Amino acid sequence: MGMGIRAQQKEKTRRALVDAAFNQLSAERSFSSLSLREVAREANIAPTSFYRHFKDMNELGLTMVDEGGLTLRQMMRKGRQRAEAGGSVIRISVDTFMEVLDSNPNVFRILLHERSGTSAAFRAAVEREIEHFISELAHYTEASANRSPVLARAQAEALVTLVFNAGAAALDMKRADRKVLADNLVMQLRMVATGAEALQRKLEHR
Amino acid sequence: MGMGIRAQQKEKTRRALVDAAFNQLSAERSFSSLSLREVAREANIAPTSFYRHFKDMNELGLTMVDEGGLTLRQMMRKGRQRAEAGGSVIRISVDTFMEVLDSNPNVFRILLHERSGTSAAFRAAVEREIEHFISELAHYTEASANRSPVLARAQAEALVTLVFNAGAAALDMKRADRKVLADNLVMQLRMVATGAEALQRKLEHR
DNA sequence: TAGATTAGCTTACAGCTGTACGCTCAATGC
DNA sequence: GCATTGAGCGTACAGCTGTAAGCTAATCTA
Repeated sequence: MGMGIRAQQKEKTRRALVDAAFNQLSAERSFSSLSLREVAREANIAPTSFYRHFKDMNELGLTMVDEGGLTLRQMMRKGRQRAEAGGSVIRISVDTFMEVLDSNPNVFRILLHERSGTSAAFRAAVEREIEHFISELAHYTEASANRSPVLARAQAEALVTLVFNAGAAALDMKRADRKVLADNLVMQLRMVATGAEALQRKLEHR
Repeated sequence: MGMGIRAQQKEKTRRALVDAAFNQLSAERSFSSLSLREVAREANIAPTSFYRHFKDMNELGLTMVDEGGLTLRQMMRKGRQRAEAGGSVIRISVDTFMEVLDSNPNVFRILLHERSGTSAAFRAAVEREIEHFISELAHYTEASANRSPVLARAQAEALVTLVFNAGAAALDMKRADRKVLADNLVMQLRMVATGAEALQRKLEHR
């Protein structure tokens, strides 16, 4: 078994296309501003050969969103393992998040930008990825802090919203400014956690 | 006083351009995807006449962001007046916000999209508009709830983040779904407010 | 080994883009 | 009244775009 020479070469070229697209992303360049020809050029491929791998740019983009979401979840899972060894869950999660942001900025860019983007399919794909985070987090809070489902869900949404918003801001920052931002984010997350707990108590005591 | 005929005509055409651009915005169409020629066409103007009013599309876009921010602030100020007549500040603010969203969706679209957009000038302009909200809100909380400046600021940022995030989600929703979203948002905002208060007390009691 | 498959190439084309240039002619200032 | 100004227009062009068509040559299949 194992892929034949042909399939291997094809996979390699496909990767070159995906990587080329990721590499062209920057603060000044969004996915939707990339042209098929630009990506093909960067991947050292004739424009028309692009079609051997993707139906159009849209299909490439969705592939990238899926891949990006996967990367993100893998990294955060590692962070959670680190948190289990002790320490503030919030702090460690934020630190992990910032590290991911630092090492994979372009994975982030496509998620952040296409979330408010112009294609319904893209928005849905990004929302699906974010939903993973929210429901994982909600489930965790519901179990560990004995939160009501509705409250746990609202809390998780708020936390993820604040984290992603901070992530967007951090993308264009120098390391020093990021530290301030991270501290501020931790403070906001604690607000939400504390507030959710207070609301929970109020619900129970009547 | 009183513009001459010439200046009046010019202003009218300029408005036609701005309005044409706003009208072309939709869930499927972002400002950066508009071409100069498209806007000129929609405004019933020759493409080259565009330059009599704006240096380029960028300048048009910045004008739109400024105008949008102004509209937004005016509407929210009216909401605040309504809140002074009594009732939950949070609830009334959220309702006002949803009304604005309903009547000026495209003002919102450009702010939301260009916030994570590809042009630094745009991002800065949007951030400036959002900063208005944050600092107004922080000032208000600092005074009325006797919050420490740092805490008040973090709280205000969190509130605005949650509201804008909900706004983005609400844009593509039907009225019924928006209601659910609004209720959920109110809950999250209360979490933040309650949590901020708890943190404040902790600071004072030691 | 002979024939079928297919990744990648070259060439080609129509459609769109931004914008340079120069004209017209109504409003303006003197 | 006459010269100046300037908003809007038409024409033109080079550069980009997505993609259709058909070829080549390496790999796969039987």
